[in-house]
Amino acid sequence: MPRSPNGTPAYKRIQSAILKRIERGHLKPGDVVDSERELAKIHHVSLMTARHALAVLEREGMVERRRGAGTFVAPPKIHFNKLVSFTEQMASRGLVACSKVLSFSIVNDEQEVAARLALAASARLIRLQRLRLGADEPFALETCYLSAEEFAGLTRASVERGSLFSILEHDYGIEFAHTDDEVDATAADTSTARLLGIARGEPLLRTRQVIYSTKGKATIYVLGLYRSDRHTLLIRRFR
Amino acid sequence: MPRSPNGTPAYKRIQSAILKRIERGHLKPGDVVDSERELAKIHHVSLMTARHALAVLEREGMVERRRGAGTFVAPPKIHFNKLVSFTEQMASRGLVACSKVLSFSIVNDEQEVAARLALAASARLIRLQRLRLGADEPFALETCYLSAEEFAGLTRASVERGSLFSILEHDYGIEFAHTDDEVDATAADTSTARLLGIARGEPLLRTRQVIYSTKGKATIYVLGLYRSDRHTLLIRRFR
DNA sequence: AAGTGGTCTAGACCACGGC
DNA sequence: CCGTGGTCTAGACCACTTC
Repeated sequence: MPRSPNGTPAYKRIQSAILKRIERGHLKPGDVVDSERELAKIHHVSLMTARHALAVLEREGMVERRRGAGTFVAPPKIHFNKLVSFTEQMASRGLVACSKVLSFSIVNDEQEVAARLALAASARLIRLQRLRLGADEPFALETCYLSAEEFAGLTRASVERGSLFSILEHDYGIEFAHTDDEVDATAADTSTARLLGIARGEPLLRTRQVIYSTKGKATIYVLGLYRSDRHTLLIRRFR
Repeated sequence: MPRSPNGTPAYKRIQSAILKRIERGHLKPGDVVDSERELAKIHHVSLMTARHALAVLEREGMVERRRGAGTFVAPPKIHFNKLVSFTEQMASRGLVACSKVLSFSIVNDEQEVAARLALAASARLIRLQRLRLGADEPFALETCYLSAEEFAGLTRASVERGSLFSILEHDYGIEFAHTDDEVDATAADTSTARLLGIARGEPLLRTRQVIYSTKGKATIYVLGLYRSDRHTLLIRRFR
């Protein structure tokens, strides 16, 4: 039986086969997955290869392995700590996401923000302020900062058309990797309160995000103010 | 060369050897780690075993592997999303942590909390309310709930002596795995404000934590109210 | 006892990186 | 080119779970 060094690795083919059966509903959470030895026979690979396929699936949270018992389909995971765009967030809740651009401008006196993006203190920055709406209710006020030099082609019209995330991904070829968030609470000032339709002094969840690309570059800084009656943050932390 | 099936697995011994060299400063971030083949020779194991040692270290973020180049010590990580006790938190900032027990009682009418701990609605719960102080300044108000049945031996005196976390770990043999947090903002009510030394209506960061043991059991429910001028939450989220 | 995952061997060839 | 990590073989024994 020949190997196929140039094609898809065998262990990935085995994974795909298992994932297909899960997706199609043939395998449900808790069901036993073929054992290492069975997979080795079925796919004509050695035990180590079948084993590797299962080990990676376990690391990815798709299956659970119990010594002496077997390998089982893992219960579907709630995704904590995932970097998801606003548009994706709302869609997953079955709500219509929309956002209103309040301002789009170039600033060059935001030293604090520039520093967070590892730019010169006087760097020109695009400042995009948006009101986020879910189910037609104001929900959050987000102010994004990006390098004006790097994203020179970005216009108010383009961000009004589509999600900022997808524009950066598709038009600028940026892949997002992770964000570092600083979260605290603050009280709404007069203008924020008016925009969000709440009383001045109401508590807000404030996030200061630095969003990094896969190249490790700090790409976007976002200051978010969330109505605490409409928004909670879910976090899973590990020991 | 005999194997040692009953002792520490070979791949773990190899890991320890590498980690020791990192801890002692013999290996610094960016330094090359012995290659798979070198490790195999040094520790008299097969290539697969040496490889497994490095693969696990990579998954844990201790080293980076680059095909064709080698294995390198990873830069020290900032630990985001780590489950850390209050005492540990303060110690890591070089501050003296202390906490004052405000009340220690048994309640049985907290249906919401009981549900979160997967207990009967009328279950008897230990309710422990503590004021957290850092550098002698009030900082947070935390209310913990635990099963009164499971932790029957727990007394006010014991939690006044030491960290709740370490009591549960050492005296009850519980290992903590992760927490699910719900975070939002709220305004301080009169009594909370007085305890925290702030004005009524000031914004607070509110967390509702369910802390799980390694056995997957919801063990503690914690309601936390943090002065937002003294506390921010750091989160790293991934794509 | 039978079957499972966990560890391990002693090799092999491939694809990639840096010189 | 040589050394690196990535994939893979065809077995082996151990520790554990389930029956």
